[in-house]
Amino acid sequence: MVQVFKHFRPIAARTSVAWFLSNRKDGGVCGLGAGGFRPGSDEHPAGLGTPMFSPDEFPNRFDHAEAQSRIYALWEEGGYFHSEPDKGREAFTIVIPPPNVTGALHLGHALNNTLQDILIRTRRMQGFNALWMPGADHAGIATQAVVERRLKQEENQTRHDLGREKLVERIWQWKDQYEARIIEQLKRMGCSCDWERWRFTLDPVCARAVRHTFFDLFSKKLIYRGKRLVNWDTFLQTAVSDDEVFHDEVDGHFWSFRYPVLEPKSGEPEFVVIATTRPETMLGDTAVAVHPDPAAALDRAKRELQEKLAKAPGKEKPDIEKELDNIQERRRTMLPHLEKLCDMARDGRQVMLPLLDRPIPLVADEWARPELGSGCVKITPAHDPNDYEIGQRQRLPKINILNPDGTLNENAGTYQGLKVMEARKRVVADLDERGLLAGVEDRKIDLAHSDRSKTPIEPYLADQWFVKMEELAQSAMDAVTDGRVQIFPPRYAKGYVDWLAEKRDWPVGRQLWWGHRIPIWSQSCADEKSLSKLLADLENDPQVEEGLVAYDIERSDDSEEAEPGAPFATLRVCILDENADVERRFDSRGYQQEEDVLDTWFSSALWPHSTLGWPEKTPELAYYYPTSTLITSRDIITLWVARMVLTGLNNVGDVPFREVFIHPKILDRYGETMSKSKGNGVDPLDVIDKFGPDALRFGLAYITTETQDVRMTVQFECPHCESLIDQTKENREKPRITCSKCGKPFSTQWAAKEEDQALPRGAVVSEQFELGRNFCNKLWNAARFALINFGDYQPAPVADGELEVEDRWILSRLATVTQQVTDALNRYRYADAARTLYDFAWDEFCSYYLEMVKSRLQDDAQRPVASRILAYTLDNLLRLLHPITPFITEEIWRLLNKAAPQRGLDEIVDPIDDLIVAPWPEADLQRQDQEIEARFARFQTVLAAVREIRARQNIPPRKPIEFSVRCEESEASLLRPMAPYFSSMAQANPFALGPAVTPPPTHAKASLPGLEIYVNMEGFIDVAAEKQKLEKEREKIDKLITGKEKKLENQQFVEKAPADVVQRERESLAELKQQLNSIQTALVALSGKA
RNA sequence: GGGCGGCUAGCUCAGUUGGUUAGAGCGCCAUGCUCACACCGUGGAGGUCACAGGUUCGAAUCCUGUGCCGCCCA
Repeated sequence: MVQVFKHFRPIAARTSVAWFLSNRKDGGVCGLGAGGFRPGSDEHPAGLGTPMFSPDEFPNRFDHAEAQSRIYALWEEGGYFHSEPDKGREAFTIVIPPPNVTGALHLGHALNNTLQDILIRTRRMQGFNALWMPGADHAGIATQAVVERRLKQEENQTRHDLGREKLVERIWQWKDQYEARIIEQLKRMGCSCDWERWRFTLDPVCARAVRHTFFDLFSKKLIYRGKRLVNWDTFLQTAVSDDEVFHDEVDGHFWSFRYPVLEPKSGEPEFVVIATTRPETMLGDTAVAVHPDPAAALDRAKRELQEKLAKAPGKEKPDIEKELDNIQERRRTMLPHLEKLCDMARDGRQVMLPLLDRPIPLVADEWARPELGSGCVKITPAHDPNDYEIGQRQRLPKINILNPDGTLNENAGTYQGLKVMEARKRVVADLDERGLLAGVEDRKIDLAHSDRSKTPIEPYLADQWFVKMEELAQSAMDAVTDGRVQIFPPRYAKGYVDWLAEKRDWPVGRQLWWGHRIPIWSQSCADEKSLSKLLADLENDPQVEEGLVAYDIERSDDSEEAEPGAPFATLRVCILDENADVERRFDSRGYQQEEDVLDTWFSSALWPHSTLGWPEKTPELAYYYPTSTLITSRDIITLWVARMVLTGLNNVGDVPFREVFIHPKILDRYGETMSKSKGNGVDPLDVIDKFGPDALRFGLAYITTETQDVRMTVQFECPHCESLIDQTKENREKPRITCSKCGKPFSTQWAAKEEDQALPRGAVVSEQFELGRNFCNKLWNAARFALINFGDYQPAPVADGELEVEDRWILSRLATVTQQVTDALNRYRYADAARTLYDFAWDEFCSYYLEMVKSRLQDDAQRPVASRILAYTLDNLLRLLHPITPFITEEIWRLLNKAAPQRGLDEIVDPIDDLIVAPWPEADLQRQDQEIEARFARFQTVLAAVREIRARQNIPPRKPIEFSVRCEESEASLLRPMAPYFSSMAQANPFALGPAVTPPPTHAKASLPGLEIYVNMEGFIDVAAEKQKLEKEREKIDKLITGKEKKLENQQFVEKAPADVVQRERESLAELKQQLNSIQTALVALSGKA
């Protein structure tokens, strides 16, 4: 059922947007509306001493629940998601891989759509005319199956009870529900789709594209009808594609039967023995096969085994030897028999199919394996894919013994009407009774099941519609091999090309009611005369003349697969556009419309151009096609990506997209895919409720690396105490769970009993999103700090001379980070982008820059410049983060616009109201400063060493300490200006720096390459702690020295390694020796104090 | 059977062309509610980089093979 979301109210939220909207051009009334944060004053610049943002009023948490609908509405009302063709601007387009309306979106969709949104938001900010085309897929079989299953469960009715029209109506209702839910989910994730352009694969625009494509392929003779073995779902009574089949091992048997040889000559066997796991299929047998050259086949098997034996590890050898013995034995005992049978096959001899008493030929075919079983194999072309091939090869009849509902048909003789399993029992019993059962063994059988109905698949011979793939597939292969379509990561191109290279014809018909009905009307004729009459009608038909109707004749005499009793000819008419008049005219002439619908992929394959209005020559098609990028998951490369390329080339004459990015899959802790049926599915909305949309997005981007699928920890969240309970394979299937923290029970998705359903529901989430939430919190509070201190912010250009060390450092880092993030996003390296920003924001901007700027913000003289740099850096950081965490950055942006509206370094820029359309930052490479970064790194190292000494000596945090550093004068001059920061960040005062420094009598020390740090510990040193640390340090450095000495003693290394590497090693060794020396001295000194 | 990917700290994962002492988050230990943030700060412990060979002065990184896990295709 569709859930009502408590936070997302796009329309109702209108009032709470008032503050922002009214604030665009003028001051307006200040305040964020219901639940939102309201700054103290809207006047700016505020009088000194009346800060716009006071710490008391500024919440120290970002209320994502309150903000998300308000901010989303702001974007929508700004019209930022909408794109119109504009020849003056460059387009950037992505089409959503349409989620299907079978159910709600899961975490995999959340990942897919987050990545698309990050990309489209980045490009929008970069100035492209960005279009994200959204929509949904009707998923014919999946959706119909879900609705049918519910119909059965809730009303105990089948689709036939309801009828086609009623059932389709029900499915539309289902679709409406889930489509609405999907849209809500996407919106809550923050997706910036152009909602005005929403499409559905069954809507009139897409339907028209489907008909035009079908008509075109039909006219080009690329569509044909043929009998093929399909995966038949006897429950849903439709063919399902290979992709909709899963394999499961079940316990079964392997029966051996004797088939009597017809009129055996002397010396010939009276029986041939065959074996099967599906005895009932023998009713459809049309031959028994034996290998044409059993001796050669045995020799080959022997040779292969010998090769295997030579390479096999010891423990596998006995098994292989056993197999070899077996072959040897067979050669001796069975070969003559098999050769005899082979001769008989060549002689055209027959065996009698028991039970039905039908003579069937003995054939020689390489499919029979002399090294296995009896060496003979029964052939059932209509019910086994391999046998089908043999049937084609040997020109055997194909006898279908099944009805569509899985019962046996008239070809099964007395077994007609029985279900498969029943028939199986009876066939075995009857053969046994006749003494023809030669043996039974237990065996594990790999059985195909329909993913849709979860029932076993029957291979079934059915009439199907096919698209010829030869040329179409080749065109799609070429597009990738010549680089018109680029796939990232590139290794996926191989699978794509290999799959297409098989050029297997595409079966496009489905025996369903939900979908695009195949636009074919057909009529069979009994003889040449009636055919001529129908043809004459067609030739005179105005629609045919105009090219709006195409037709095709199938004559039974030129069809290889014609069955006895087939009509003389069949005339098929394809009608281009949906047109009731034309259709009625053909109806009245005795034509019948095809019942089947098209495979869903047929319509989704057209998605990139059908959504843009094809076959109309729309401005959209001209402007946005080919689209820029498709972002999808790898399981869909063949089914969808490949077919989109070939239909795009066929219909529009160009590829559908320039680039394809394949992202990882989301798995649970056990490496299993998430799914509702396992109970391990995480609902993005649960994650959003708990952690917020930005945390969801950031968390997903953070783990999107190139090769690694993502293992998500999965937890239940206790609705009583909010603690997280790890999901296990055991508890994930339970209807109720007792919280291990608070002891109270809660329900899960499985709750069926009333008492369970009455319990509060535990959400299924993943603690891995804490990373994103914590990051957002950090960002929020960093911004809070800045804003609180912007009380008297005055914009002005900043001259280089006004910059402090930390300013130059952060600007240098910002330039590099801007470059790295831009580059990472260009190359679909989402994790790199997220990690770079995380590290920069947290470890550099917060941990260092903010800490260092604190004291300057307290100082009236220094505040103006410090504020300007701070505002500028925050501004850039928000822009860079916006595509990944759009909500929180938009919120902070608007607050920043109030507190420090005009920002910039060289030039002051007027504020952009909405971050979503703020220009993407350009890396200011002039600001990169290696010297400053090196100095800063030195400062950080010393600071860390001092802090470590504080910690190991257990010095109370507030207690100030003094330290000195012995180092080169050049180092000292770098560190000297940093003195105030040692004091503010480590309560430590450097009282002496330079080469002449001597350690105080009692000290704790840290020894770094080129630096000796002494903390004065007069009167309170912990000798034991100090000794322990130094001993450990000595051990470590000892090891390093040994390693390096060895390396440098190695003549080869010194000669062959690059000079700079050798030099570096030498210097490093010298420094290490010095460190060791100093540590030893210190240890000697300490031993006197113990 | 063929192809692709993975195996790095207790857990989830980074590690771009081989080159100083292999990193992060969570968890753990210690400590601190210092006026942005306890969804936090500071410090610490924790790794034979799956295994075996090889190439190289030098391998988590390149090559070969093995094992286990996953996915795709037969």
